[in-house]
Amino acid sequence: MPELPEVEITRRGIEPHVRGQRLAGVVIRQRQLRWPVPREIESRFGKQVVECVRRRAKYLLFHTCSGTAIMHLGMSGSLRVINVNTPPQLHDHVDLVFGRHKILRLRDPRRFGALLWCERDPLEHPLLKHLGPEPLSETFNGDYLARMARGRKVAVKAFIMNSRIVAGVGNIYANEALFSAAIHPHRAAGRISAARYQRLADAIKAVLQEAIAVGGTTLRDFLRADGTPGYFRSELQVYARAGEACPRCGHKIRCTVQGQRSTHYCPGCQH
DNA sequence: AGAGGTACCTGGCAGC
DNA sequence: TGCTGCCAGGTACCTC
Repeated sequence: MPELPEVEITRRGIEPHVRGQRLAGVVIRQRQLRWPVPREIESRFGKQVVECVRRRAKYLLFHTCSGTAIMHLGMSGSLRVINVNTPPQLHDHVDLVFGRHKILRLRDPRRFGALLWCERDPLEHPLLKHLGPEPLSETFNGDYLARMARGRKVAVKAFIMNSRIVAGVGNIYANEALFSAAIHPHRAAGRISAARYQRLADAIKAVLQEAIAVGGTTLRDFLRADGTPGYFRSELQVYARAGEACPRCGHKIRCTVQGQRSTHYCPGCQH
């Protein structure tokens, strides 16, 4: 479910509720997520004060003075801030209990998410160590993309979805950014000019920023921490619009499958 | 090294 | 109504 904007929206939604708060415990109903939730989540993390919640790529980092809980929402994970008396529903796998009244509840039907404990610098954790730059940072730009793409034959869509190249660009926003930059998603990454990469980098930043500004994309079930949906769905230009007319040139939007992921583009104006 | 496929897991939906 | 098969927003890991 969540891409970078949805994870950032989640982070912003939960942080005011948990920053500076001491955990009164952690309840784990289902330990088998992508990897088993380690015991330290209860024995160590479950007693700490959460100093802040940061985001790196699509990972949420709950910083404490003795370590960091690393959370990933996978394809279907979501976090809600709720009252301690709210009964858990199916797929409500983990509760972070704060004080006497408040729970941060992780729901993840497909269990592709993760919750891990790290006592060293989390950015050096094997999962985070090799991530490319944050797309909204200054080190991510057209020059960087053009440099990394040199000689690569992989399709540009797979290239920008590679987390070692740039962190956190998922399927929806990859499709949208390529449309915005008028680049064909199947084009080989090494055969795109520096000028077009400048446009693509700008498009990735713009698409992500706009999505964050309106609360992310709610396709079927994404809700913010307060339970309200995001409104970027109505801004999508090509994703989930196969067969409709392209808003730029009027051609029919096409949907193909690329590396088992659906690719939406306009054959008229993306080249 | 780079590219491509597979695996993890469940729910929802289309089609029969 | 009920079954089957396919699809889904992610990404580590395997092989070629």
